[in-house]
Amino acid sequence: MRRCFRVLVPPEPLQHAGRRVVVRFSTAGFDLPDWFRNPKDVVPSSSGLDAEEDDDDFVLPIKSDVSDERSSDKGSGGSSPLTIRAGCPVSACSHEDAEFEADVDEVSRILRSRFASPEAIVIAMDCCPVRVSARLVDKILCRFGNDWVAAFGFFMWAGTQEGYCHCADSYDMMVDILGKFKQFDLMFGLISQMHEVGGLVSLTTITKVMRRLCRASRWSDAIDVFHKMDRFGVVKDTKAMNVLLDALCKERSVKRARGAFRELMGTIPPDESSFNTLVHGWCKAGMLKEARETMAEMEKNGFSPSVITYTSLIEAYCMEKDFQTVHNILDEMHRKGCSPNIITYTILMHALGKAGRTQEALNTFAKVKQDGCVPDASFYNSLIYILGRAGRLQDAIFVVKEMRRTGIPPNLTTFNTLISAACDHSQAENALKLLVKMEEQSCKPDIKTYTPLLKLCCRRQWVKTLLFLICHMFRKDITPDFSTYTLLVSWLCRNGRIVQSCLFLEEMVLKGFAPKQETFDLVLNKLDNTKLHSAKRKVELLKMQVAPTRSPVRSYLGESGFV
DNA sequence: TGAAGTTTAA
Repeated sequence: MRRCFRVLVPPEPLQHAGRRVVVRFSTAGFDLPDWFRNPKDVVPSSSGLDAEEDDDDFVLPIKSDVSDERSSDKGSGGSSPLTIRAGCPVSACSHEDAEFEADVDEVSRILRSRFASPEAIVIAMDCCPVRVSARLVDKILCRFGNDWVAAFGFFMWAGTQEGYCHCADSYDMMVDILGKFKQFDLMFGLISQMHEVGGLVSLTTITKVMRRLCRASRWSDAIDVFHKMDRFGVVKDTKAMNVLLDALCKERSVKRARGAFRELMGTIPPDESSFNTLVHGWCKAGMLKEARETMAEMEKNGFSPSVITYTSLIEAYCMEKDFQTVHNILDEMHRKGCSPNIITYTILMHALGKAGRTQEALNTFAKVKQDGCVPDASFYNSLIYILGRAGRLQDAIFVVKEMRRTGIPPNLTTFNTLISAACDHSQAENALKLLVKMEEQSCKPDIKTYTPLLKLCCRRQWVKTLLFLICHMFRKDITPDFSTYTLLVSWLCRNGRIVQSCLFLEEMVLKGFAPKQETFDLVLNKLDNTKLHSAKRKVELLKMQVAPTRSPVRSYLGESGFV
């Protein structure tokens, strides 16, 4: 592990064989290097550890002239070749924008170095000559949202800068990042601060807190926060109660949601959403008897089940592949004058497709038209997914054209679905072309765009392409999240790239993620068969470092006024 | 990022 953590640091300037490389990662388009088009020619596919040494360094190849070049796409589904344009127009940038981008880069450069604590960052940031603004804070928090130490260190430093005060939105973002990493003591401290500086705590803040606590399986703490939120000037009304119920239901605790609901409904009047939230919770948990009971209770309280209620029920039967009951419910809906909508049909079509009943799924399309429903982007995306899964990529492309024809432009999910389908069918080049096409159409990628590509690179052992993609992601403010790291570590490990696997594992821990024990064990088992003794010791140390510790939230609740 | 639906993970 001599070259730790190089992988996520885009080298600037990019050097290759003594020449400055012209390839740049821009926000509006990028050059596709030669080896990117045909990675297997560049990266040896041998799985021996010796071969890894060559790939350990991230060096971009010399820029090749790919502009206007048309490529032949062997084995593709036949989509038309794409023209790749070099560079992007920069004339639109104002002087102020350029200054802002420079400030973002400067802060990012500092934050990318490893720091042991947020306090160390505050010290390192001292005299950093950037102009702090809400826009800058927003951008940095977004970019470092998966690195709470960096984000919080910067946030604390920014808060001390003259002429600047954090706004409620920035506080809320920071609260959410701390909650995501289970830094609940710091999170509650921040909330106290928000309250003291001028009543900045809102239902938005409390929502983030309750959702993060529930996600960390601290359901009763979330309920506690709800009970005490009025101390921060946030009203405990129906809307707030519904957020609590939803957070509990979505995070595997529908029974606690029912308990909280029964306790609260005496003082807070429930509405239709309250009941629908619970019905959905039961349905997702596969507890159909309880779902029906809640529906009955709903009617007793004067609310008739709506299309939302029935759709939840239909989804539950779809999960059980009980399509006969689904059709009975659809009939019942029609009888009661509660027509299914496009969401209902999307659920049904998707379930049929996933169950391998492709033709029946496609027949749903006819039913939709017959019913006078108007397909929307999600419906089309689901259709594209089903076709992609069935290997009918040409048909999927046809659906995209159909979307455009009906005035619905393909969105992020459309592209993600297409990229994923292309990767699944080993059409790497088509997948990469789609990535370029997205940028051309100003469709901002997200982590899900890259996941199938990263997975394909791991499977094929295209380490350089993998690292290129990770740098590309970074420039777009997308950093690997917990699951992406887990994927990278395990896939690289399984595919004979143990050194890179260890690098990502270490990087993951340093970013504050706690890898699962299975992930450690997978890597350690693999290391047993190698001579990488120091790497093994390091991984064992990391494993001990993240051994589960659970600190009591209640004391934090007390300190921050939540008691 | 959520009162119902669409993308990844063995």
